[in-house]
Amino acid sequence: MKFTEAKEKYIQAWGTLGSSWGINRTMAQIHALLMVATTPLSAEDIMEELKISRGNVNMNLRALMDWGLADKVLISGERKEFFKAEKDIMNISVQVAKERKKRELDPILKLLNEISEVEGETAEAKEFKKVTKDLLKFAKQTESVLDLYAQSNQNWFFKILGKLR
Amino acid sequence: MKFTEAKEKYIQAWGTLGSSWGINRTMAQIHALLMVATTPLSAEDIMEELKISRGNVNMNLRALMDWGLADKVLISGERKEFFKAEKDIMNISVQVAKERKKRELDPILKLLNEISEVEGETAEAKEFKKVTKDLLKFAKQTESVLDLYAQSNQNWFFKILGKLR
DNA sequence: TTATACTTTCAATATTATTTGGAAGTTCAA
DNA sequence: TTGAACTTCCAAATAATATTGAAAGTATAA
Repeated sequence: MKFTEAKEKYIQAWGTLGSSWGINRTMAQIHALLMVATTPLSAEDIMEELKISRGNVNMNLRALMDWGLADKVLISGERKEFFKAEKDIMNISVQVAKERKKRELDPILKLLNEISEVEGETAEAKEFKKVTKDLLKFAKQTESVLDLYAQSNQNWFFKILGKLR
Repeated sequence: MKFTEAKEKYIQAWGTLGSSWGINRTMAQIHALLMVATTPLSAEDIMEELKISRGNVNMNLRALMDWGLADKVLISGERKEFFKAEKDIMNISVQVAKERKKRELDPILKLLNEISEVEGETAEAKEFKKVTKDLLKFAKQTESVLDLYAQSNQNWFFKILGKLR
């Protein structure tokens, strides 16, 4: 396969994957682009390569920085800002896990804590309590796993799982 | 908190969570509803409870069955079809993991295999190969973990991780 | 301080995803 | 075979989300 074709496909694929992972398509594409770049890119570079507007690039770069997946780089002698991506896939996955925990798991835990103590002793209310308590337990376990994962800075996680097989 | 209020909040929350997990909002809400129901529900029941159209209920019930998260139940003497949800959260998470692996990870693995063998020896092409090979390695590790998880029918996974802490 | 080179914001617009509701299809008891 | 009681399909409508582009903002060199 030709390089340009491969690169194109890779960026498309990463965009699609991103959108099913809570990261919007363009954001994921910009990240993909920065991942394979040999040097930091400017907003201009990204606009050209992905054929998107300046505003869009700016918004998504900020989102990437927010998620801890990209950084500004200042190049001396250049007025422009440049950007580079975190390239270590383990770090990326830890960052994404952290963000998603904060955005999704934490609010759910809070809610489940509240509602699993619902009033009432009808069959319906009892079933409700049972289900929400199960969910709460699972959510807490998930939280522990994610905390563990976030703390590890090696590929510790996979190494151990590998040995268990 | 009152039961009806708690139930409402729970269904809303599950819907929101679902949509960031590749499950559309209504599909997740129907699942949430079935989870806390004491008996199987008909399409009609779901329409009323969630205030959505028949077509929508039908489509999403089929999707839930497709994902292995709900089942038809035939009640003797009743013409209508009834539905119940898988209620065991471990089984649910395994099912979701399986489906997402199939829909997302498998295509990515296929693509990465192809493109990490891209032609060319320029700095750019080399960086590209390096990045895509890293991604491929990570994707394969993820696949192993998911396979392991899917095979286990106990909460095996969490037990072991618990001990490692 | 001013002109310039850049970045950021945001209302308007375009795109994508979801939902509706009616029409067509299916099943079954009589 | 009919028709009642359902289920399924799908084109059109609606809602949610992402993108654009122009205007406003900011920093820098001279």
